[in-house]
Amino acid sequence: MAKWLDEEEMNAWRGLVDVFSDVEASLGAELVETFGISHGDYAVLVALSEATGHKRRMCDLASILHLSPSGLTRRLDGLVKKGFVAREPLPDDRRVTLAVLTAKGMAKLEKAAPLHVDGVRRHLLDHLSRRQIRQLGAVLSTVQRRRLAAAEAD
Amino acid sequence: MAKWLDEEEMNAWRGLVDVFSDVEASLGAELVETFGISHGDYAVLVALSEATGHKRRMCDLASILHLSPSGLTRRLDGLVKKGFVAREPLPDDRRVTLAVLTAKGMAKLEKAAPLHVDGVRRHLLDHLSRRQIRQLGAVLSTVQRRRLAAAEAD
DNA sequence: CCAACATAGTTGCGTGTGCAACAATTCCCA
DNA sequence: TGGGAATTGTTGCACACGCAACTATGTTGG
Repeated sequence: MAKWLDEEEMNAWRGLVDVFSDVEASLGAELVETFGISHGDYAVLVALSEATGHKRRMCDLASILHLSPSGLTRRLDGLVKKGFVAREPLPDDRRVTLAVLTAKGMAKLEKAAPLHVDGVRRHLLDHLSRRQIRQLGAVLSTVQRRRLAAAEAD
Repeated sequence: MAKWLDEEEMNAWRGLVDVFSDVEASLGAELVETFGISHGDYAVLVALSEATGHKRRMCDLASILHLSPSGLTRRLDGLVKKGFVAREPLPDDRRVTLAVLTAKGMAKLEKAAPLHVDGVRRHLLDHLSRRQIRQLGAVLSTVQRRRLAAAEAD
């Protein structure tokens, strides 16, 4: 080990860091400016909208969003206060709290989602050919697959 | 606009988000566990080590690290307290404060850097063929180039 | 020359997040 | 069946960060 990164390797790594950071920052700023909703809040609404019944257990939600339990609790507090999400107990297992997307939250998401998709295009996809988009997806999928396999074989 | 992302586009975008987040988290955790230094602190040491004289103006450093002025002030406070960096006035322009890498900071960096490089390999590059690394770097460089051009033409 | 403006850095304050400790509930097996 | 272990969510605390306001210093146009 301890061998330095050559130019090609550095391009790949620095590129990943810089492109992600810049695009993420641009998208987040647009979301806040136009809809007054943070990228984090938006992610919660998306995760709930994709669930059956528009509801998820807190722990599942935390896992999906890569948030700690306490982080999710506070984030949900904010969304509940804004009326976009409600808490609901689960009779089957009284340890569990379900986060439920409200009609107001769904309406908000339906307005914000097109802007976000448009932003992903403007900030990332529009700069690439279809062939490059396929390459990027394929390479990153490979990393995900092999990282997952490596994690399971630990 | 408002057209949804197709599967290839979603693969590219979600892949970028997920791979970066996971790799970044793994690298940060390793750095903290093994050297007791945060990814953010490490970035400061790297940025200073790459400068002539191992010193940079605060505002330049903030720009390089994508940090706000106040964020950099506090981060530097921590590094100064640990003895890895020192503040130094610039006689030519007394508004300016220079951040200087100390010998202790340089020693720390020289120990941590091989681990970090090794981590980038283990978590990212080792999962890819040389051809894929080239593709990834090329695609991301294209995005950076064209985003820069778009920003200048605003 | 000097008055407005620009630049560099710091501080107060609010927000977002993780960790550790905790309470409530469920699971499991001896 | 009973008690320890695991799971789920919340709260106290600490830390990192950005924004706005401020001070200090430099620049520039009338």
